[in-house]
Amino acid sequence: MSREIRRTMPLLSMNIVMQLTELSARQIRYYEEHHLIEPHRTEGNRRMFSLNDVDTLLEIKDYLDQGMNMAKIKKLFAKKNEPVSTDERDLSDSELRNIMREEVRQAQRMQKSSIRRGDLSRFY
Amino acid sequence: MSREIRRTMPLLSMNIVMQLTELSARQIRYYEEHHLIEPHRTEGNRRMFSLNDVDTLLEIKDYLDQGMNMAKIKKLFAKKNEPVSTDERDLSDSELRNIMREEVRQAQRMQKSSIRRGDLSRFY
DNA sequence: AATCCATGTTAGGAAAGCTTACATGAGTGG
DNA sequence: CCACTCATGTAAGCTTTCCTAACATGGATT
Repeated sequence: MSREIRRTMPLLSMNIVMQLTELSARQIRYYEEHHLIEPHRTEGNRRMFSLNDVDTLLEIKDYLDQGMNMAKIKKLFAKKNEPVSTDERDLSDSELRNIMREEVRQAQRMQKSSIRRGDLSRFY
Repeated sequence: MSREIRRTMPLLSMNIVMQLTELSARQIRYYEEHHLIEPHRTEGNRRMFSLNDVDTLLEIKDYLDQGMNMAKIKKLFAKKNEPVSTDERDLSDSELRNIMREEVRQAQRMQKSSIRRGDLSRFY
């Protein structure tokens, strides 16, 4: 859970994500256009990526290498992020919305605020 | 050991390090001037910090908050990075130089090259 | 042959980072 | 109390990085 926060912390700039993924800026932006990732933005509108985003990008790259097209990849991700199947789900839509809103807030807080001494060790 | 590489991977830009540490750019550059950190540079001369650097900065901040001055902090770090005491060391200077050179190369490679799918999981 | 898709490329502009230089307020020593 | 030093702030001028928008293109698909 707090692990989830870490993975969603927007730490990385375009530059470094290009290096980590070996994708071009154009590609990365294109995948964002298709809502496969949704990087944060700085006040100045620059994209900031999380480790989650990098992971997703690597996954996309794999799929494309395998000859899959965007449409299929989109569906794949849609499935993955699908709410739990109806029989095991017990949250109302509004509850779900609350949870997601909270997650977003948390990520934003992480983006802005500092971390305490020692917290860093979680990253490696 | 490969852990060491991870911690030294220059992933973070000024912006985000300022946020993570709550230090000003001026402060961070000043500490670099005093050789307490030595961030990598992009081709375009921008600083790129590792998690190790952030750790060090947080440590510096702690010491300053405790009323220590730069001179003392420098000595502290010098002590910490001192080569192993003479009795337990068995590497010649040239061997040591080789090792350090290799470490630098490795870090640089990490900076430039991509990572394989799955490698990311090491980060969180 | 006409389209579509994923990506390249280019242009123009804005944000973020760099160095250098000077300013300043809190301590410190003479 | 004056002169200094130290850690930091701030400003100017410049370069790099990133942004969006638009058009170009080569390989599939129809």
